[in-house]
Amino acid sequence: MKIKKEITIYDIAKALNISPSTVSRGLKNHPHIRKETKKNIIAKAKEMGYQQNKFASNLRQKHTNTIGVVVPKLDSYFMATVISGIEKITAQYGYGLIISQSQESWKKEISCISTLFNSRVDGLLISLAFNTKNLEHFNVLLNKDIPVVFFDRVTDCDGCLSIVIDNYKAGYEATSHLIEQRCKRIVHIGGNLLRNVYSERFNGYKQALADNKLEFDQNLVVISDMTGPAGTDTAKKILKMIPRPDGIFASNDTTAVAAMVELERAGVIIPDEVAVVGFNNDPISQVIRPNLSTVDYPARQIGEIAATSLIKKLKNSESANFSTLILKHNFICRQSSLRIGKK
Amino acid sequence: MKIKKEITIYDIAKALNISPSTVSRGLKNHPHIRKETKKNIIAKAKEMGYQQNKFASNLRQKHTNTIGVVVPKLDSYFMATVISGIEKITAQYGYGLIISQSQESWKKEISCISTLFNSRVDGLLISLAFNTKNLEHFNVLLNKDIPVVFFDRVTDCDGCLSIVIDNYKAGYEATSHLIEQRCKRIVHIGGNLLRNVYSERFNGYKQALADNKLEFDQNLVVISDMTGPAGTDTAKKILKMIPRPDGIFASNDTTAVAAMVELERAGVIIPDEVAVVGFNNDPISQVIRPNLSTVDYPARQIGEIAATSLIKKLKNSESANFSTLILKHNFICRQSSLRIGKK
DNA sequence: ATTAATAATGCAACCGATTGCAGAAATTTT
DNA sequence: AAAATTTCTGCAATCGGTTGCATTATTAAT
Repeated sequence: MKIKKEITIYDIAKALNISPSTVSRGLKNHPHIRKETKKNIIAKAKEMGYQQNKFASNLRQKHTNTIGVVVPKLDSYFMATVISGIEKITAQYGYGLIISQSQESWKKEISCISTLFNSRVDGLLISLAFNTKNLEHFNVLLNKDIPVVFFDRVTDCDGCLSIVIDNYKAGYEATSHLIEQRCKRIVHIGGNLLRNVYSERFNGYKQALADNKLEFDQNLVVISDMTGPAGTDTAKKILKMIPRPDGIFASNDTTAVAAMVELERAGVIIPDEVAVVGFNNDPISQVIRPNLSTVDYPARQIGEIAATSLIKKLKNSESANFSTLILKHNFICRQSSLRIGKK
Repeated sequence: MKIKKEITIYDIAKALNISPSTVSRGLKNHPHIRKETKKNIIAKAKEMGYQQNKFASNLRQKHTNTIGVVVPKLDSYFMATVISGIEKITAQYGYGLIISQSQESWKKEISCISTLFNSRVDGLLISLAFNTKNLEHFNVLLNKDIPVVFFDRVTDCDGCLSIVIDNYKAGYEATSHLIEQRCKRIVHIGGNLLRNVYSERFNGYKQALADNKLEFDQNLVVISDMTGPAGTDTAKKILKMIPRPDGIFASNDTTAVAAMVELERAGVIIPDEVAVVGFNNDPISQVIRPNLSTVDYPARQIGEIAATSLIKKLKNSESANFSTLILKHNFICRQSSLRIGKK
């Protein structure tokens, strides 16, 4: 028979002829237990192959050492990197991670959170779906003082933390750069404006236009789902526009790259005819020719900081001396947008 | 005070003036409970905002409805896609997912598995780290009949399932294709040969050479960590080789692309001087110019099937009518390797 | 040596849902 | 109407670790 009986603290207690409570305390290094006794307990536990039963422990202690994560999509370089950062930290502190995807859907996000809540996660890390319109689904967590940390796609929420970059500034910089490169008609490809990342970048774009006396033209704004095909479609639209736009600021590299590919297919020369700037600094941006100018988004760091902040909140339930943490981003100028002073 | 007392079946029982066991049964639709009673119970539970306490339930039932996942690295397009596929299925069946990374290290893999075991996952999905040399760390799971499903980086393991593609054949096809394109000196960039994916692709490469009467040359084989920098380094080596190789078969797109970028930087024309084939069909392969020939690896499908198989095993503990499932791959010929019959 | 103070350990009641079995209630059969 | 079934409910033990409080062993103080 393969299945051996589960070893419990009772078995250890019996073997050592002491009480289960002493074993329990000994195992977790309780100060009231004599060093010698502890040593015996630990030795015996190892010898017998003891494994703590977390259910029993959790049932009593009311926490799970588990953190829930909800992301819109798992399969982007950006998110995978964020999660990698999160995992690094949580693993360090002995927390498990339960990861789920909202698939960019408000409805699915609600169900993810409900599931995580039922799994009794100690805290939540989340980046919002495209079309999430209110935060009612967070109330179950908040009512129980389960801390929530937002990252990337954040929102105002009492008592919650947000980890972001200055998207407004980044959008402003990217657009200003295109303007410096003498672009006059700049297309903006953005995502759902409900989300801070897209609305702020868009606002930065508008402000940069205004500050440079360029007229804002709603026809040059494309709101999309920010996938590759969306970039391709936008490129097709651009090809039909008269007069043709001479710059693109896309809110991620995926769409920017797809648009570039489509434009080049049509014979458009980048950056001379159309200059392009993306967002995120995905590896792909350094591969495409010409290399894509973009905004470096510190994905791994976002993940690490979000996780660290959450754990800090978990440890000393009263901390939260800040509500928003803004990380530094970095505009990276490459060939896709550089047409002045080119060698 | 925010924190409300937890509602338990005892509270519901009291409110309805029945016993907790009836409530428990009513809630899970036990056939012995009268319809009317059930209705009352469910209504009351909803009214009072009852949430099942999974610990208590798990403690009793000995399973967690949680599946553990160990991958070498989270932040590759391939893995993120696999995981996305896994998540889709597990979410459908109401399983939670605990994800961890081995960081390509055998040691870390051992610790991941131990952690997951302690979290009492019901089953495990894993893709092995580079340097894992034996499977002893799986014994804790296997001894308890906790099912394990390997995907991508698999191994022989009694009672376990493996989900893979035919890496040998894929390697053979890729290499044959290069030979058809009149390559005579083909470099192979592979990973640690302990892993099936790399050793089989390598064997396919060798066999293709042999079948075409090309001499195998150990100097043309580079075993690396399959990261971008490894591709760059390999390209540098290639540039120094005399006579210069005229083909590259890389075991992933990341190294292939990095190598291409480096070669082009040095003025080498692809595919005319060096033809390149990668592996995985990452999005990047369709962006780089010339487009990268590669092997389409059905990542999402691998994830979905791995998860489905595991859940099936979990449901009817006796099933496993197969030990290995080989999915179809697909060689995709693009411009990076096409130099015959070019338009 | 006796008492006071401190350090270790044990007792027993939890945490909340599950379940085998006994017993009650409702229904059918004789 | 009594007996035999069938359908529902409830009792109480169980899962395994935790923890407040009581108790005992040990050391320090008087």
